[in-house]
Amino acid sequence: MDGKACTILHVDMDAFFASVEMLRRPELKGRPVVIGGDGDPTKRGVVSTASYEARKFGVHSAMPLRTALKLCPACIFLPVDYNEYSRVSVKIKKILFEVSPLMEDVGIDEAYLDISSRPGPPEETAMLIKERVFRETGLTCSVGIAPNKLLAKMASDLQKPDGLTIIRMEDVERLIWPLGARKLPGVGPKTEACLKELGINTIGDIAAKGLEWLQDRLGKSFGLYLYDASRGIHESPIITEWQPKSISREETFELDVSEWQAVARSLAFLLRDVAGSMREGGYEARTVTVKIRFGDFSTLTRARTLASWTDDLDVLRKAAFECLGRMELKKKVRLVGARVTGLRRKSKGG
DNA sequence: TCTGGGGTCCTTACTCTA
DNA sequence: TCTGTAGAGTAAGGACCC
Repeated sequence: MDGKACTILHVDMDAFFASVEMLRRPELKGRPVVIGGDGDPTKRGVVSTASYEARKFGVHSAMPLRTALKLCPACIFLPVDYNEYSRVSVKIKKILFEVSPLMEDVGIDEAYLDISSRPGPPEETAMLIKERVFRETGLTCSVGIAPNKLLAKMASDLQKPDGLTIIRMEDVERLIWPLGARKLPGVGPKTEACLKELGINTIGDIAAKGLEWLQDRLGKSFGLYLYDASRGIHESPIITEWQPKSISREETFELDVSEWQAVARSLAFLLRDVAGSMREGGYEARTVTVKIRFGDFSTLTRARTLASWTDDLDVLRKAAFECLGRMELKKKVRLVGARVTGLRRKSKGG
C-alpha cells in the first residue's frame, strides 16, 4: 500500500463445501450436513465444513468426525469432493477477477480484491459481486469492506451468512475492540489461552497494552503484529502472483502401525506423489523432510539438504530414507509425511 | 475413543565460516 | 595462531490458516 486510501474487499463463501453439495442434492437443503474425510464418521478424519443446521448441534470445522457423530447422530456425513469444489471455485474466482484483476486468491473459498480504483461506492461493487455469484452459481457469500486486508476479513466474518459489512478505521473501537481476542486472525487456541493467562480477553484488552509489554511476553514479531492489528493497522499488500514454497503429502493410518516396513512403503508412495506434483509444476527441490507422528501425537521431523536441486524420484527417495533411518520408531506410528522445500523452477531442457 | 491434509511463517538451536 | 563473534545456512518444532 502506498499511503493512498485503499478499499479492500474480502469475499468469503458461506459453508462452501456443504453449500456445493446442496446444489447437487437439493433434498439436503435445510438439513444438518457435515463434509469431511471419506464421509464415514466412524473412521479417522475431521470436519471440513458443517452446514449452518449442523453447527446448531455444536459441530464445527476441524472437529473429529467421531465427535461430530456423537453431537449430531442425525447429521448427514459426506466425503470431501475436492474436484467439484475446485470447479465451482474457478467459476467464482473468474467473476471476482472480472470485477478487479487485483485479486488475491486465499484458498478455495475466499479472496481479497483491491477495488480502490473502481468508480462508485464500494457497497455497490460488493452487491454486484454477491448478485453475480448467486446468479451464476446459486451460492451465497459474505463480503467485508475495509481499508486493509485484516479489517476486510474481520468484516466479512461479522455478518454471516450472506452478509455485507463495512469497517472504517473510525469503527475499530466500536466494532472490533469488544470481540474476543481469538477473532483476531493469527490468534489460535494456544495464543488465546496464553493471552487469557495474561488477563487479556478481548481485542480491546490487547489494544490497551503497550508495544513493549506485548513484545516482552509474545515475542518481537508477534507482539508488534498484535499491537498494530488490535488497532486495525495492517499493511500487507494484495498478492496476485503466488509460487509454492513447499510440496508435501502425508498419510494418517487408519490404525497405528508398528512395522517399519509399513511406514517405509507409505513413505515411498507419498514421495512418488510429491515428485509427480513437482514435475507437474515444473519444480525441483533441494531439501527433503520426513515427518513421523506417533500414536500419542508426538511428532518428529528429519531433513536432508542435497548438494543440488533435483526432481529425480530416486534421489529424493534416498534422502527421505536416510532421514527415516535417523528416527527411532519405538512407538506405534500414526502418520507419515514427506515434504520438499527449497523449490525453484526447472530450467527448460534441464 | 479424540485430533486430516496441504500449506505458511516464526523461533530457537546448531554449525560452519569469515 | 588463538579467540571471540557475527551472519548465513540448516535443522527441528510449533502455531496458525483454509
